Amino acid sequence: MSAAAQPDITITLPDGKAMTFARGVTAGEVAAAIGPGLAKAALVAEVDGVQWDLFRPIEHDAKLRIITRKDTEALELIRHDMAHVLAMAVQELYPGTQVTIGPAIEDGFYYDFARETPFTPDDLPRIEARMREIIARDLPTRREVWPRDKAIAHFKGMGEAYKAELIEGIPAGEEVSLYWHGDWHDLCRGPHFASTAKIGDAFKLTKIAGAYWRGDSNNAQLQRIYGTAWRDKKELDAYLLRLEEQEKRDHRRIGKELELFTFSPDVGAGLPLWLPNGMVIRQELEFLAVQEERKEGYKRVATPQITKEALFYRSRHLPYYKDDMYAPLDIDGENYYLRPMNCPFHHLVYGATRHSYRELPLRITEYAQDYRYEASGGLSGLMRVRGFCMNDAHIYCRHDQAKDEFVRVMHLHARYYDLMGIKDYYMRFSLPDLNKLEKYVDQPDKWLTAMEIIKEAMKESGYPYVEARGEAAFYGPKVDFMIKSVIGTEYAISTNQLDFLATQTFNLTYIGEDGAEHPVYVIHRAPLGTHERFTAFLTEHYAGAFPVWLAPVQARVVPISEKANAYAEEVRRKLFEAPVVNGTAGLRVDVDLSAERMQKKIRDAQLQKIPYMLVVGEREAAEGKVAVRLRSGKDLGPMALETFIARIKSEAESRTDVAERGLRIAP
RNA sequence: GCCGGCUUAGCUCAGCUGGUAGAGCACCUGAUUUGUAAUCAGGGGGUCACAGGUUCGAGUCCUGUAGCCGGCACCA
Repeated sequence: MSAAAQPDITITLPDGKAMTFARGVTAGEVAAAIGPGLAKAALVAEVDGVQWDLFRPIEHDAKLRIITRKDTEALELIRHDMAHVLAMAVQELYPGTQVTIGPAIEDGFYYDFARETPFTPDDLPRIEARMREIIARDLPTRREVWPRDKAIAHFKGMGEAYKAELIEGIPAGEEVSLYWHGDWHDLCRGPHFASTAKIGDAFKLTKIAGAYWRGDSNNAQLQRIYGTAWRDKKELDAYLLRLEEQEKRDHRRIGKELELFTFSPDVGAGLPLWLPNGMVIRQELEFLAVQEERKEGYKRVATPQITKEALFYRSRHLPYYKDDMYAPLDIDGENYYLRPMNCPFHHLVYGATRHSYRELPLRITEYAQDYRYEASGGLSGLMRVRGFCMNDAHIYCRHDQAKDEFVRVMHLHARYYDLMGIKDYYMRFSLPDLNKLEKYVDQPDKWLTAMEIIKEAMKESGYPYVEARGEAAFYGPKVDFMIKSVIGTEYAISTNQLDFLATQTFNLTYIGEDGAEHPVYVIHRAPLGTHERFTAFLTEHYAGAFPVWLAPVQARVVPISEKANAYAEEVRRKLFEAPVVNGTAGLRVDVDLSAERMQKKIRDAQLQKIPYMLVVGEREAAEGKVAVRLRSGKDLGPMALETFIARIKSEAESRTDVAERGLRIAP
């Protein structure tokens, strides 16, 4: 059948303009008809909202949009194409390597390979060079649709067991598309650029890693290669620079530089030692919580960090949580466990006395030290540890109070987050995984009620959230606040759970108006999460330049010469003795009496990100003043010592964050 | 826990294909007494993570253990 015999179709462009083409026209031909510039810039098309290869025929009337490098979708498309080029390069260089999947991800792409010998970092430059060569070959892309069974047989015949398995997962009857780049081909949904040269070469392979097939640790481990790819070299360089800058915020690096915390192999992996500077931050956070929780009517308790196993059997942590607990200690023939959680202890506190409906909600709080036997590979600085202290509390309330209490908890979070300027997070509403019900307590009606209460609370509080299947605790749904570390790992920084199980296992009841016993609801909440993770996050959030109320050293007195040492010490003492209403102690101030020149002293203070430097020489000594310098380098000039004390006191007490951060690195 | 890499002075790092350890900063001492990001000079400091092995000889090669780093899995 000749093209002339085909009925025409109408292609409508985004600006509403309609053009007529022969049926089977390709998007590339349409772009060419619009103009040579567009034809050249075109990467792929969007046909009726579906991404479409430029070389793929269009069979009916359609709305068409040409996607070029400038469009937002371009990056993802480039990265997806790049994954193919990576797979092709690897198969050329390492015959016998099987391909599996290779998606575009944030900032880049990866491809998972099945290969006996793992890749090493030395392989990356070689693979990268081959990728550049493949791109330069400018191989044309071809798309074919195959019957499912033919594709399965084909990939099996090639020894590509994983690809065959992937196709087997495609519903029967659905079409299977294959893409060729020159002689190399892969199963793929597409779309792809018309030829490899269109991808560009603004990319870099970044890391290799093991990754489980289908994300399941029961499956074989594949070899993953990560890369980053951008529109052009400039974007790539900007990204690499951004990574470098991020690394400077890494809490592990700053923690060392500012002497916040340390670890010792003699103590054990994941068991942090808080140094005096880090402890200041932790104490101030605790003090903040003390004050806020007091306003909210919480009651403080203290409970042991170790217990007989009976308690955890009762709470059902054994066996649900056993793998995450340290092995038991044999004490006089009985098993004792270090506690991984505090809930059972608080339940016993609640259960120790009878409760009337009038006294609910009862809010029990504790700074609780816990130990969890976290997988060794997951440990990371203070972000993920095995021994930590939680800002934990449990709210025992009536069913009709649960929603309101949950809302209050959300508002408490908001106060903390506002205070610390934390904006880059999202809330995750975690629900059970319906395919792994064995992970959860089997009480469907209770689950439904609990989820309904949280949903209503979230709706009422107005905070947006995303739902996540499979993240719930075994005893109930939860709402976590998710943040990212500077290296891009996502963590829950705060957590809130609704527990319907505890009331049964611990027989937690209250006496109602009717004189009968009724079950309570339990809300677990840890708005500051663990102090370890929260401090790690704040360190990265502030890049070590903590606001005055959190800064380990709030001001350093810098005498210009030995002649001013006596006055400098007097200034330090006056600051030290100034009463501070809203902090754990007085002002935290020190003096640099070293024999260095003042330039050096300023540099040292600057590198330690101390908010205020108080330069004092003979002039200041004579006038009772201090010359105030901010860590940003800004010089406020001399002011009366009393004026400065008033300023820093008010800043510390109000917990405002006004001191300039001064992130400038030494020239 | 799994895959890969790494571990040299308090910190950051050199140390070629094996021939018995270096720098800068920090620290100590002395000199200097300084006005907003590094004064000069001298000195002390390392069983090269630990345990085995190969070798005439190991920081360099091999094995194991621990810790760390990058991912995966798991999770506050």
